[in-house]
Parts: sequence; C-alpha cells; structure tokens
Amino acid sequence: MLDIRFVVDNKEFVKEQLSHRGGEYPVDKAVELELKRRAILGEVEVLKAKRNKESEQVAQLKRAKQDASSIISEMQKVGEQIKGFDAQLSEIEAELKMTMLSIPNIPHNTLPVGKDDGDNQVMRVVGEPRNFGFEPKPHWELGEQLGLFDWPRAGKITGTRFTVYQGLGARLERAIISFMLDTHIFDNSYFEIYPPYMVNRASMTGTGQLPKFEEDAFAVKNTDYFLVPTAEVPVTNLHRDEVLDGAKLPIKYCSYTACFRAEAGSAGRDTRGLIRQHQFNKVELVKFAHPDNSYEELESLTNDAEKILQKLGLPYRVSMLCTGDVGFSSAKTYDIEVWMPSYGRYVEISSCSNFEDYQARRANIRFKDDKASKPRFVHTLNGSGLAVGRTVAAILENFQNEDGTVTIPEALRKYMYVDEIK
RNA sequence: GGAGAUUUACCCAAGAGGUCGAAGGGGCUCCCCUGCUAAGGGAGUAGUCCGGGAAACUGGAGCGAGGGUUCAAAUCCCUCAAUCUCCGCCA
Repeated sequence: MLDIRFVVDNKEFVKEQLSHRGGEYPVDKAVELELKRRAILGEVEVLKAKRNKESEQVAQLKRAKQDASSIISEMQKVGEQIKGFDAQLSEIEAELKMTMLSIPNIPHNTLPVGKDDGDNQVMRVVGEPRNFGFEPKPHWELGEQLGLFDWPRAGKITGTRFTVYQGLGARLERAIISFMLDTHIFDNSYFEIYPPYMVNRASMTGTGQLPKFEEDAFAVKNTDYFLVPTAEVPVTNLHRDEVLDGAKLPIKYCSYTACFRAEAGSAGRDTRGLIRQHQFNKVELVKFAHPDNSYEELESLTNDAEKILQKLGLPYRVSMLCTGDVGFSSAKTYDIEVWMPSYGRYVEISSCSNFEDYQARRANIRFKDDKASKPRFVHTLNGSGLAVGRTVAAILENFQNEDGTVTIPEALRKYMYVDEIK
C-alpha cells in the first residue's frame, strides 16, 4: 500500500502516475477519508486527555475519602462522547484501509508508458531459437510418447490442469528443482527456505493477494488458510511485523514450493501441456533490500534467474513491463521469457519485480540503519528462479531430436544420471 | 480432538481496579575503583505507532490479538491465537 501521507500531500501527482496503469483508483476517496480521520482524531484525543486528567482527580479524592460523584457523572457523559467518536473512527479507518488496499503501486519512472504487453520493452535477447531441420513436436506429445506424464489419470484422480509425472518425467522435474536451488545457494549466495504450503489471511494480505484477488487462490475449507500461489507469500511474510538490522541487508532467500492457482480467468487458455496448471513447482527468489540500492538488487536478481537458462542453454529474452502491464503491487518488473517452439514464441518463465516499500508497508517490514535511527520500510523484491514445469516443457521442446528422444543439458546430467530421455 | 498451564520491555520476572508505562534481577551503555583480569560501587537503559508544533516540546494509543464492563483495566468478563505439559490419534 502507498503512504497515505504522501498521497494526501501529492494527490494530483499520484493520480497522474496511476493513470498510466489504465483503470480507476479511489485516490480522492482515500484523501477525503484520511482528512476526516485526522479531524475526528483531534477531537477525540482532547476528550481522552480530559478524561485521563479527571480520572486522576477521582483517584486522589477517593484516596482522601472524599466525594467524587460529580466528576464521575460528568465523565460518564464524556465517556459516551468518546465511545461515539471511537466508533466513527474505527469505521473510517476500516474503510480507509480497504480503500488503500485497492490502490496499486506507483510505476517506476523508467517504465515505458503503455497499454498492454504489446508495449513492453525488450531489453535483451540471449541465445537463438534453434533451426530444427525437422518438424519439432510440442512437449505434451513428446512427454506422452516418452512416458513422462499421465494426463488421463491425472484427470481421473484429480481433474483438469493437473499432471501426473512418472519415471524420467518425475525425475526431470525433481532434478531441475535441485539444480535451481543449488545454483542459487552456491553460485548466487541465497539462503534456502522451505516454508509451509498453506498460509493465513494476514500473510496473503501482506503480499497483496488479498483482498483484491481472492478468487485466484485456493482456500482450505473449514479453515482460514490458503494454498500458497507462490513461495513469495510465506517467504516475504517471514519478516512481517519485524524490524530488521540495516547492516544485514540485502537478505536473500531462495525457496522451492509447489504453487497453487485457481486460474479463474484462464478458461480455454493453454489447456494442453505443462504451461498453465493448478499445481506447479517453482523456485522463488526473495530479497529484502535497502531503499538506496533496491534497483541494483533488481538487476542482479534478474541476472540470477537468467543464469539458470544460460546454464541450461535455453534461448530467452528479457522484457521490461510497461505501465499498463506491470503487476498491481510492483513498481518495476522484468519478465524473462523462454523460447517455446510449440508456441512459436517466447513464453514467460520468470517475473522479477521490485515492490519498493509497497509490500513492506502492507506487511509492516522495516529496518534500522543503526540503533538510534528511525525504522524505515525495506524494499521487497522477488522473482521466479524459475518456474519448473515450464522449464521441463522448454527442455523437452528445445532439446528434442528427430527420432523423438531428448538430450539432457550438460548441467542437469549429474542430477538425472542419464544423458538422454528415450 | 480432549484436559490443564502460560503469554508483561533485549532476557528472566513481580504486579492489588486508581500511586503502573510498570517492582526486582540479568544483560547492555557510560562513569568510578583497584597494575591487567575477575570482583565491587554509581548512573543510564520503551522501543513503537497515530496526532499537534518551525522547534523545544506536547496530546493520544500501547502489558499475546480483538471486543466488553467501568468515571478509571496489565488487573474483571468474553472471543481468538501462540507456546508448554498430559491424554487420544497418526507419518
């Protein structure tokens, strides 16, 4: 969430910046509520100060065994007034909070102004799509022929958009998870976290999935828990309501989890293969950074994620999302897209974002440079490093051979114990 | 799932409806004292959030969380959460 004081003091600027996202946001309403809140707060606090003083008088009179009934009856009336103001205040504060939660982050000024993904800016293209010299197969066909996946039975035991991996398919998925984690731990110096797959409502709100996007999440019946849509949620919330030591920033975490998404708005899209699933694996990178250098940290986080594709030898490109395409909580996002022959285009495999203090304010994650200084909000960043299922798809498709076999990239062989899938 | 206990500041911990933003330890910071160390003596040590103010300063909130009772709540009542012990069940 944005800083309400900043919004009050810079209302027109905020509205102008948010207009680049397209869409309407209740900035005026938030400002109005905040001003009302301050006015009532001023009144009620005068009354409370009076009550505190007079109650002190009562205590003294009682100790001296004197009569205090006139003050008490007067304070009864004051108490009623306070109660009325407090009720108004909590109503306004609740409404203000909901309003602020529905206002997205201000896009960073380096973003191209644009409407949708057509206006994103390609930063670099690495590697070249291979010239096959034969008709390449999509990964779902290869996977079926090689016995890596069992979608009919996945449908039977669970439903659509779920996958049963088996044999070398299961091993490939597991190998990629280990390879990604090891790269980030040993090459890139991240600290590994293995969190719960369910989180409570406060965590989902802290990172911005709630209240606006509740229909995208799976809720666990008879509880107030949600299945994690990404490790970003549990890992970022590790430090919710904490004050971190500024000297320890940046804190760098990597985390493997399964991820669960309802894909509510995606009916009919990517129905075949591994691209869009209700349950998928992902290795996530999360950073808690100092505001002074969070944009450098965004560059290095993106490079860390790219390193996976480089080591695997997969062709990819990196784009900066435009103002109309950047996510709700993000100030700046780079998408990393891998070449997917069956789609004949690049497909998103990682999304690396700097949320600045937007998430940190929601989740109340602060730091102090030293003991004497005031706590400030950290900048939070995250990015996939990478989505595992889509990596499996990319490997199968990009490294397939004419005879239907798939060559395992060098970097994965020590995790796979075989050089090819046949 | 059942029963009981606990939750107070950096840590441990005392706390009666009014004198409590909170005794007492420990730790930490500074000072004194001894050749150094150990020991001893003294002083300091509530952070945080929301207001007002140019500032000095000042008002309010804050004892696990949220409600309630009361002129007044760490203290009484209710709901919830976490931790511990025992029982049950289980990988």
